[in-house]
Amino acid sequence: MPELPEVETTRRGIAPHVAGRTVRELVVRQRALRWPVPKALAERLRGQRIESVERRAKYLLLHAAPGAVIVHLGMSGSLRVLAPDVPVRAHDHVDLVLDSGKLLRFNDPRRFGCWLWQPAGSTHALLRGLGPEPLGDTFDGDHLWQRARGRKGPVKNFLMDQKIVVGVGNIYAAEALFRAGIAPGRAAGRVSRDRYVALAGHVRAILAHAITRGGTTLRDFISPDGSPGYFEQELAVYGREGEACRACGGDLRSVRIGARASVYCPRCQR
DNA sequence: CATCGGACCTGTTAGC
DNA sequence: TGCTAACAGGTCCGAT
Repeated sequence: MPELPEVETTRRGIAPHVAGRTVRELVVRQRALRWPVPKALAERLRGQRIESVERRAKYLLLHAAPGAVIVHLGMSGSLRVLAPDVPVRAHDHVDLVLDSGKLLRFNDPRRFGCWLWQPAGSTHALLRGLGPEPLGDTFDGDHLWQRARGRKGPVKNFLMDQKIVVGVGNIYAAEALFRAGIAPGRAAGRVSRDRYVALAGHVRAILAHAITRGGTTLRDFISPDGSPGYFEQELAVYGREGEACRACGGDLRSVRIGARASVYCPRCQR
C-alpha cells in the first residue's frame, strides 16, 4: 500500500493528534513484525512527550527527548487515531496511548511493518544510505543521470532503489515512467540526460499531486481519519493491463521486472 | 558495487 | 460453490 504519498498523508493525519502529547503507555499485542518490537520500547516511551512527527523516505519518526520511534507501514500497515473504546480488530498490533485520551492504533495484516527505537543523537541503520527526498532540493534529473552511469538493470528498478531516490514504489514508478515516455525495462544507463530531467519532474509532480489527493487507496489504505485516498482514479497505467492507453489508445501491456508487475504502453514508452 | 532471488506474512482474487 | 495457486503497494539480506 504505502508509498511516499500514503506515508505523508498518514503523517499529516496523525501529527496534530500526536505532536505535543505525552505517552501514557504503549500496548503491543503482536511483537513479531518485520523485526521484533523491542521489549524496552514501552518503557522508553512511557511519560515521554512526542515533540514532532517527521517523515524520512517511507519511515515515520515520532521524536521524543531520549530518541525516536521509527514506524514503517510495510505493505499493508495503517495508523489511525481512535477513541480508546474502539474495539480491537484483527491485526491491531500496537496502540500508542496518549494523554489526550486518544490512541494511535497500528494495524498491519501482513506484518511487514516495524516499530523500532532510535536513541537521540544516532541514526538507525535503516535510515543510513537512503537517497534524497524526491520532493527535496537535491533531487533532480542530473542526480538520476549521474547515478545511472554504468547501470545495466531496468530503469524501473533503478527508480525504486531507495539508495537512488526514496519513496517511489511500484505504483508511482510505473506512472512516472509512463508520463516520461520511458519503457520500464530499458537499462538505466541507457536513458538520456534529457529524459532523466523529464522523469525527475514527473516523479516530483506525481508524488506532490498524489499527496493532495490523499494518496492511492487500492485495497486497504486508509488515512488516519478513516478516509480513503483518491489518486486511484488518476492512474494511467498501474493496474490497467490490457486496457487502452489514455494517450494513444493502444493496449497496455504488463511485464514482470524484478518480480513486480510493470504495466506500460509499448507505443508511448521506449 | 550491481544485480538477482528468496525471505518475511496474510488476505484477496483468478482459475480450474 | 469450493479448493488451490498466484499475487499484492516494501525492502532487507545473502549469494553471485
